[in-house]
Amino acid sequence: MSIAAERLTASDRAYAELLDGIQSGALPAGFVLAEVEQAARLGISRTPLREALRRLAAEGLVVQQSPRVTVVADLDAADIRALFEIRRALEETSARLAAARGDRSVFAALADQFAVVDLQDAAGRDAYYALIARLDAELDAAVGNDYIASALRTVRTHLVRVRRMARDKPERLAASAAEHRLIARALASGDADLAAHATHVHLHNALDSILDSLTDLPTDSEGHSS
Amino acid sequence: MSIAAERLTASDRAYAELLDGIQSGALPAGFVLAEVEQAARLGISRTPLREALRRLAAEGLVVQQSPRVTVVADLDAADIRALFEIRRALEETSARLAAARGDRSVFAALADQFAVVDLQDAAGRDAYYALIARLDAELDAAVGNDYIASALRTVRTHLVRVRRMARDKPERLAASAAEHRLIARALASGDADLAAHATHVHLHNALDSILDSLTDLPTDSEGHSS
DNA sequence: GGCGGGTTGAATGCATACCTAAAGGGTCAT
DNA sequence: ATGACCCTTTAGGTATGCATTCAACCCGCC
Repeated sequence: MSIAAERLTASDRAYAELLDGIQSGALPAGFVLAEVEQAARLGISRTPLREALRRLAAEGLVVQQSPRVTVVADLDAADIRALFEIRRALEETSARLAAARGDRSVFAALADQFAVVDLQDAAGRDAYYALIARLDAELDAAVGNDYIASALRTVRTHLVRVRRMARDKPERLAASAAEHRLIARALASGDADLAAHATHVHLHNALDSILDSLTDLPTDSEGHSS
Repeated sequence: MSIAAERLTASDRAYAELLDGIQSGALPAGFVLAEVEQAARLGISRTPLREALRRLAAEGLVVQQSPRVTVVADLDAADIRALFEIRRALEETSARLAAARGDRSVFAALADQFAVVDLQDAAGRDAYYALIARLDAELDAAVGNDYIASALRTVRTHLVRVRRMARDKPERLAASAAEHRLIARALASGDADLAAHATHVHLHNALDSILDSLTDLPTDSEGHSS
């Protein structure tokens, strides 16, 4: 997938590898990340691995449970609610700013694409997720605020884990597409209030759906099944 | 000053030292931070210094100007506007959440203290800044959202530089105290809307004053005075 | 005299060795 | 038998040395 493999540093590769492990669930919450062990597993020395661990810790994906042990951060319903609180704050602000500053034609084109998404097969859903990523990227570009973009980048990193924990239901996906279309159209018309409120509604519904699907399938990590 | 000096790691000391240098202006924007040079200056080796530089880079206080040279990040009027955009987003949200969740008596007590601040001498101003820090801390505690607290912590780190670039005028300080008092009182009464709007007004006025004082004394960094 | 290639220098990325401290187990004494 | 103390082991923090890469400068050639 990575077109520009280029010459990544060992630290970058370790970060990407660990991040993927955490996001995919291969490294579950509470998993102990020991330096020598992970360095050996990834075929690098402790120095670049430490850098990767520090980056992950700065983003909150791993936590120092004690001065000597680093573990993959937990992510419970309270965390998800907290993530959506900051997400609401940042994305509503972004929507307002982008509506005022953005190139309207870009968002008009995106709105058209949201109108015709096909969610029947897996390929169509992947394309839909890619379209959302494009909307996010265009939003960041229109806002032109690196501080907001950086904070949102961290939030989105965490949200990948959330999305994996709570599989979207088909009817939710269709509604989500309609909500995204409305957001894009609001941005295309420069309607800051509508963009912000549509974002608020979308995030409310998304959180609702996620918390709902979490109560369906409890925690999935019932370790001691006696 | 640091009461609990404890046993800080060399990396932590390097981070604190460099952060203080950047915030105080001893390390001005554009200053090149070479690893061997700074490691020698701080009396540590390159490894912990690298960690400190990475932390500063993650927060945006230093930037990798090229693959081989790290410099202290610039901070112009556009950056300040951007900082206040994310600050508005996060603090208005915090105000709303704290108004709904916080311990009202705590903020009532803070409001009383904002009513009696003495801004005549330097000691009183220092006490005033400490009071603001206490309000921020109580706000974070009332919100109880580590993601927001972490994002705000980064923003506040940058704002220390801003505050130093733009000295507050006496009349602005008095108005600022009144605005803080209103915010605290809104939190004490659980009025989320008022808390959010008062925060908005306060940040608008603060930004206005800062940008004003910046145009007064141009850049202060006129390096080539021929 | 100017331009190009090669060489050298320096700075970062990485690996490894060392040091310190903490935790766990084992043994001895009560 | 139980508890306390010591020793060993292990893991993270730090220092240092080596490899790599980029850039600047110098020398030689046109």
